[in-house]
Amino acid sequence: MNISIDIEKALKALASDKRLLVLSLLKDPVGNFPPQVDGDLIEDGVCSNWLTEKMGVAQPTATRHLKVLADAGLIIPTRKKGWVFYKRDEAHITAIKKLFSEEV
Amino acid sequence: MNISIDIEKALKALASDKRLLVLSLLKDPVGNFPPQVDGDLIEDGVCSNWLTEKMGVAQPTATRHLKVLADAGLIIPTRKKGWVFYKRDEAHITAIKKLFSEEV
DNA sequence: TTTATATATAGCAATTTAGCTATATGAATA
DNA sequence: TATTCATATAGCTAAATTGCTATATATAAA
Repeated sequence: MNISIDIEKALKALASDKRLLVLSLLKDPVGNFPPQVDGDLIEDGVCSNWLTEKMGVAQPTATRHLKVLADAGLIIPTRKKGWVFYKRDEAHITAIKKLFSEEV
Repeated sequence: MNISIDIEKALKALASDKRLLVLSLLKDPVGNFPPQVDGDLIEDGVCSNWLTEKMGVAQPTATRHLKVLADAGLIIPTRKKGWVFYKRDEAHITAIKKLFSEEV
């Protein structure tokens, strides 16, 4: 198995309005964000600049929020042409939901 | 409806090893705790003293952890003969799990 | 009513988190 | 290779969280 789950880490990552917003927006990239040229909204994810803008924080603060989500296995970063795109890690999120249902 | 759910508040309450431990232990009060005289383990819940001991923190610290869980609708306190007993609020927990599944 | 005891609150210190600005890194292009 | 521009890191402050001890409150029993 290559998915290892730390439920406490996931919950700490989720316990933030900014990060919950990011996960929510990433559920519908096409509906929530403008078209991109260098990365496919679905395949690669959403450019960190758009996410930073939606969060309403400075760039380094946004970077850290995104790192927390990525470290908890909730989103997947993809580097492409100098930008970083983020999409939900649905497999891991599903596993977390299952564990949450069972263990809490 | 008398159940109102704040998913962010619930996640913040859950994002703690001590509080996750309490919720976990309360799943099986009879298996995890000794018999009580003044409050029924199932009907009323577990005496805060036992929970304090399991958490391994001082009494006021435990009180605050339990308050965080109660404020988030995860546990229900019952006062009886000078003690406070806590049990899981299964209805609310179920609602939180549903919302978690849908919104995250 | 007084006393004893469980729980809650006050208040403090240490740690963690979240925000910022300034700057370093690193990859794409000229 | 040099430049440019997006992202990452460093380093700081403010706020929130967690732990403690001391003390207040409140309930049960004497």
